[in-house]
Amino acid sequence: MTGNRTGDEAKGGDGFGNRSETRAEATAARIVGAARGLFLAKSYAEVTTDLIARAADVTKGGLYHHFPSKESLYLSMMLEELDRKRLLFEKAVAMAGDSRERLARLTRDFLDLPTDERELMRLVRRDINIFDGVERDQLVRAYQRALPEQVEAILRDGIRDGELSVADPRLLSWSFVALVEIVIGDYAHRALGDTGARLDHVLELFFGGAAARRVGAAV
Amino acid sequence: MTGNRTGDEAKGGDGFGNRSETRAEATAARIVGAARGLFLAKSYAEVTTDLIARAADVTKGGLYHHFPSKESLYLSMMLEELDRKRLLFEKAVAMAGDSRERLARLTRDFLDLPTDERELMRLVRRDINIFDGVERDQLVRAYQRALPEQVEAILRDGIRDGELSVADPRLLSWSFVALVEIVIGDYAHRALGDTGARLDHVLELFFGGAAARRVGAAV
DNA sequence: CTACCGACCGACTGACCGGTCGGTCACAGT
DNA sequence: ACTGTGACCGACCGGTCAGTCGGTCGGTAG
Repeated sequence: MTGNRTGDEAKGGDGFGNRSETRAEATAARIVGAARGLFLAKSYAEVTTDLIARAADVTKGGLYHHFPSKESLYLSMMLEELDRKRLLFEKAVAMAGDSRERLARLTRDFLDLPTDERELMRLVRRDINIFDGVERDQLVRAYQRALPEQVEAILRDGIRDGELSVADPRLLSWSFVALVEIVIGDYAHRALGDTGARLDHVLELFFGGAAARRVGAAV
Repeated sequence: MTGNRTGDEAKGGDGFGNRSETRAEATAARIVGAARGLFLAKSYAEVTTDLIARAADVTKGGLYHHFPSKESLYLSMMLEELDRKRLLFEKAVAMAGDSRERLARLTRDFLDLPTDERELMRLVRRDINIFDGVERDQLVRAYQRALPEQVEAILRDGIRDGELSVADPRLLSWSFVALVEIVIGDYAHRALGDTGARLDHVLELFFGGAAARRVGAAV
């Protein structure tokens, strides 16, 4: 009743021959968008295919016309999202400057992200357990390519150039990402303040540690 | 058929009057134990009450005789476990020594834990989203009392005594716990080696940071 | 105008799962 | 021996949900 989609954006103005699939693509994109919002708000199990379909103004039949399963819909949504993030963070890696400056740029890019995009990266960790085998690997690798491997590339340069002490760069990158995750969230916002302060906190802690600087005499 | 529990451990030898509930308690404990193992191996949704009952050699009716719901069973299991951990970590807090020594003791206690007990503490983070309201608060507070608040107490002393730079102790404690969690898991085991090496890595990173120590001239 | 095709519909199915409930049985007190 | 009690049984229920399938409709080619 409410959901008629006759005409509307179908076809439109550009009359290309090889670009005629716009209608189905638009629906698929609408479904992915609805799924994105719902998976952010509720757990995977709580988000039903009916719910997604209704939010996308399609029926369940329509949804299953575009996606073979709920899992593959989730995967499509997440892989797409993670690949966009990879592209974003690669800019910081490609930047000129020492490792601390590049890491600051990457972290700032991350902290400046809209809340929902940041939260989506946490969804991977939340939902990773519901996938098996190939699909799980896909998800893990897409996440690692998006964030930890970008951090790792910068840290590797830092170690090579003597800016960082010699250590396993992968472990360091995971550690750094973990520290950044601490600093998002309400409590850190109240305790530290705006993005700049949180960025400084993370960098200071990661590079300099938590020990008090010795001002006067040595031990 | 297979599950007859006639006689067996019922009553046993101790013929006390006020200590006669052993039978039901033993069954409840068996159920909690079975639930513990299953929740470790599978996600909350995947673990059915049937499965738990069968693993505990009871029927679903028996299970519901002891626990009013699946959630409350999970909660019983987890709160019990977390309280045991709090008791363990409180020993390190009560210990004499500077903050680094006490933190090392706490971390070593954590790393030396059997795998399943360590993983149970990660379950809290995994499953926290499936609870609401009071039960969620119970779970969160039990976890925080078990680990982060113990770390925070040590860090607070360290700041007071000038061993640590002035910062928000709660954020620092979360950061420390996050760093420790990096160091459990297969990759860290391969990259770093035994418990001692992993302990050193965490402490060194947390107290001293990742930056290379300046050996020669200052900046 | 007609035949066709793919997008989409929505009622339905089969399986599963948390929780219930009437019943059974071993045992303790008498 | 008799009876009450509570631990435990297991078939069953109500509800949910992923996935299916026969069908409709609008546009497009011929």
